[in-house]
Amino acid sequence: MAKRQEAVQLTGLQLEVLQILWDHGEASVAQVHEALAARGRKMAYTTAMTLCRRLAKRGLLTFYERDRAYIYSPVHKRKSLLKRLLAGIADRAFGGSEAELALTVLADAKIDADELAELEKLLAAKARELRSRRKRS
Amino acid sequence: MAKRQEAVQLTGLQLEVLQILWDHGEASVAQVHEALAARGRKMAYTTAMTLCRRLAKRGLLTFYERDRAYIYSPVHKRKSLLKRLLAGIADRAFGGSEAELALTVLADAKIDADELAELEKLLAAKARELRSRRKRS
DNA sequence: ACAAGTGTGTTACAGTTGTAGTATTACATC
DNA sequence: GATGTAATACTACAACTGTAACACACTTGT
Repeated sequence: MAKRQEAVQLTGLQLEVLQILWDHGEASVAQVHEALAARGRKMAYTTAMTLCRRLAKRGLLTFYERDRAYIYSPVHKRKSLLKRLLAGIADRAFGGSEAELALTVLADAKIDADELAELEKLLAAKARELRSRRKRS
Repeated sequence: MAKRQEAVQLTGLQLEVLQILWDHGEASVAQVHEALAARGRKMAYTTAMTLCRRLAKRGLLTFYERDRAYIYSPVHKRKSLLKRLLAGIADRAFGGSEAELALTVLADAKIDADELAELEKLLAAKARELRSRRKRS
């Protein structure tokens, strides 16, 4: 079950562009450019354009034309793509264990109460799942 | 505290080479080459050599000579480098929240009982930390 | 001492990435 | 209709990555 989808490989900058588009739903190059600048990534407008175009070529973004400008949006859902990205790292550096990865990233991390609650909820669900799986076998 | 170290950026292949070296502690190019092959990464011996040399040039590996062969080893500890790598991803795609990253990677992940226990232990520690922090402020 | 084997140094090359200049096109406005 | 303006298309280029061939050096068996 859940055959591992093939891994994505993204550079930091590509990830940021995607993140911006997930945030906005869709965005013109101008908006992407501006959002990148807001994050401290200053670059020429044409650079932002190139980034979007290449990501589209890779199949990670789609676009349509509106008012003489291209509007880009992500092809994949945020969760699912990031999951694939992280699963790839888990495979390569954590013997395939996503839990090990999580342990590493959480160690020394500052976590607020909400996040903690979410994590606890998730673990509780995993625990239930484990118990029922054990019982059944 | 814990000033964010600057992010590392690694490709999948580079990560695999590092993983092999963390596993072995240190290894000759021949061993790296062999281990990569065992993982399904077939390539020429010289390719493995180039990979090691470049990682060394980037400061991620060191080496010394022994018996006419170079022995490489990682400069950084596994946990610490991977933490940096993941923190970089958290910054770019999870608004800096490592907990969000963990939630994403754990969703739909298969977790065994040991891992679950470890995670629970970690969360319990985080919870204690949170409570004492709250009390103090 | 020479040939085979093992390992390294050097060099190469195509693809991707980050970066951006220049040319062109379409629109609004005067 | 000329012109500024906004956006895209095209082109470029250096650095890095994945990949590897080729040549050279040292060890070892015969």
